Amino acid sequence: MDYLEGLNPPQRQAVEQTEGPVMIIAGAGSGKTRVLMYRIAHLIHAKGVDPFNILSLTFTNKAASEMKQRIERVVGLEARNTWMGTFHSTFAKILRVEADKLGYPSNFTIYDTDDSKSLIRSVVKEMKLDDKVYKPNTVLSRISGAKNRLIGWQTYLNDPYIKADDDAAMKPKVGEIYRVYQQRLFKSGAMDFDDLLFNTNVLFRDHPDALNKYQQRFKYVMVDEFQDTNLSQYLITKKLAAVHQNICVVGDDAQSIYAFRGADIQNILNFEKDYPDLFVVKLEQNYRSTKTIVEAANSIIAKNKAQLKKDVWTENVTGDLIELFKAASDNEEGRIVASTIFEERNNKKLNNSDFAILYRTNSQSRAMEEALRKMSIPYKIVGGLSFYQRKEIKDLMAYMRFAVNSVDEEAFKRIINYPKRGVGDTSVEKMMIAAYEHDIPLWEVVNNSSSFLTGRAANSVHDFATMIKSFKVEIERKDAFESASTIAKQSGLLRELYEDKTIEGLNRYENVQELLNAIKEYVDNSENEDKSLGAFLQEIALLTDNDRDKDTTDSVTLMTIHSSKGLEFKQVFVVGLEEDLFPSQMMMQSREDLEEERRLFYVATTRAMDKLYLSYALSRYRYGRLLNCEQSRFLEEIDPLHIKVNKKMATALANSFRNSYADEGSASFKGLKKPELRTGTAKLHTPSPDFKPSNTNNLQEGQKIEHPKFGYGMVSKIEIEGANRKAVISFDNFGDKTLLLSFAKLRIVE
DNA sequence: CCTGGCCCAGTTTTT
DNA sequence: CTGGGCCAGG
Repeated sequence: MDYLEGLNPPQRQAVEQTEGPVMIIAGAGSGKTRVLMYRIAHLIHAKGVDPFNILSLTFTNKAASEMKQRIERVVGLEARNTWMGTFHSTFAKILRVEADKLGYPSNFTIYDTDDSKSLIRSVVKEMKLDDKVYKPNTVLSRISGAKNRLIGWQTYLNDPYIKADDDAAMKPKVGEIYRVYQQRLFKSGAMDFDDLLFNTNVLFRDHPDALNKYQQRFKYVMVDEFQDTNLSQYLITKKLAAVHQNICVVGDDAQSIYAFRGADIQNILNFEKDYPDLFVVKLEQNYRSTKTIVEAANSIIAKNKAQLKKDVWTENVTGDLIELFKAASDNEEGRIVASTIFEERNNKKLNNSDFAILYRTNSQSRAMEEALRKMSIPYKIVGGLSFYQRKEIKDLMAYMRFAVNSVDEEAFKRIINYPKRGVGDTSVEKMMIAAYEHDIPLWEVVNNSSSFLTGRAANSVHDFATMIKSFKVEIERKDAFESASTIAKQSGLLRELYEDKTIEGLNRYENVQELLNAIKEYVDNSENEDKSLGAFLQEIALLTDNDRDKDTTDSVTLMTIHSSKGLEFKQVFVVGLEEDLFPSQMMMQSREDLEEERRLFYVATTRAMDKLYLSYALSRYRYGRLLNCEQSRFLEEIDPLHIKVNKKMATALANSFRNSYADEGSASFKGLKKPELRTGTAKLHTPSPDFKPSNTNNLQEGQKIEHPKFGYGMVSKIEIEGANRKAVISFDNFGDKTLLLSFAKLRIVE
């Protein structure tokens, strides 16, 4: 029981109060993770609860796996049997088991945001609606919002208020799109992110036996980051805990920053109403940051109206004042940050990993990266374009998805003609329409291509179907790694990438290899019992870039404030504190929006342990244009006692930087930019008055020709590819071009 | 059917 | 500035 000794009284209460509903309000840096971990350890050790009966829901996969490891260290191997994961991954697993109850196949695909948007795009197109009005982003967020509030398309279509809303927004057809979108998902054996939660609710509502099963199983339910749950998630937890009533939620209303994706802060503010005998603990002592930082953060959050009462305090030292930098431009801001890191690191013997640069939007990373690179400071970027969103990765995954679930429409569209096999949009459309009109699964159409297509296309699709069938056999017999390797090779995807010798091509090839490595690791990991490709796919569908192991070299961390939640660094730079950027211009429509931005600022400042820097630039490149900026209103909201403005440093540093690094960087950057003449800009040729196309059946290498647009040139090579004869011609003014001889009009000069 | 060039829109955050 | 979608030419 020695672990209880290291806890302060409220922390200890939070650990020991294991029965009944509990709400832990945990201020930033108050040791929340430790409390959660000890609470689970306490349940297992002291109370003898079977780890099987504990469900613990976290916000990210990373948080879950870290927590699992820490508990394992305290409790031992049996801790592995606790259920720990994100809402999405946990209930995806449950839905796999119960899929048939909902009419879904157990190998259903999970669509990511890109898949969803692409599907919406096709639906809008098919319904012949204006895609300028029904933008995938807007429509999806509307649908997503509905799902998070448990509004299905039937309800959506019948609700007069929603109808009025959509009419007012001049988008009356959103409900119809929702209906078709949902039907198409179902036909594709696919669920989007929100469906995982929505359908869990449906399962628990319509199948009391299933609900009962999980209620009995999860005697203790814990929810971390409770302030970020949406209604759909909240109702799931509430239902699960309805029998045993052992529900413990942990959160901080001051750190609620996900309202934009449906999180409802009311869940935490109203929790007491749902559980009148609720036991509330407040963790208010901060162990992370200096007094300066804690007090400054308090002065920020005090401006918000909607919040629970809480006094975060610390016994830590006062520490340095917060430093504010004012830069002339976004690039100068980068230089100041980089050189400050450089100096601090050397003066205080810190590691690169002690520093973090936080920004509001991903696009701000560029200026920072450039400055860090020039000073040779290693850095890593968290988030941004995810590994799993890269085209080559999505392509290979689409092959695997389609082999596992052959009605997956989005996967099909991705791979049917990649690598090129002569099946164009027209043929794809024909097949989709056939599937729709005959009301048969897409796979059946693909499998009987000759009934729906003619000639070459029919043959290609037939070969494609044969290939997919062989993959299916492979998947049945072999593990995920072997199947994936076969698929990568046989699909031609690997070869396609291998033949591309450009730097990007090489990169893509390596990325695919990296994915294969990840699959190998998955197969070799003894914790994964099911080693099939299907099992791997469901695992990976809910991973984000932040969950991947990055290389562990000592480096500065760059990320958005959103992804920094839950982390801490000795020194933190919050950059881009400008009106319209932070707070974002999109978030100044209402008081609620602005308060969320302020909470975001609160989260950013409370990541710092020892020292906090804030900065803004007076001008910044956005949409390729230079914009003037003014400082953020948030800067005036911090108690001025805790801030010092650092003006001198800005110019001095910038100057010394310019001198020592000369123009080496920018010059080479300019040098890289294309000086060579682009064909599009060269002046088109005017054909000679007697221009008449010659018969090119006997065209030979070395002959001179005239082209009506590109002018004079010489045949440097003749290629024959199937029925097509092509000529590579070196034009005097347009360089080398490959022309299809059956199309090109050429006059033979000599 | 396929390629390249042009034009447009987008940058708010993520499971 | 960049990526993606669309169109025309090959």
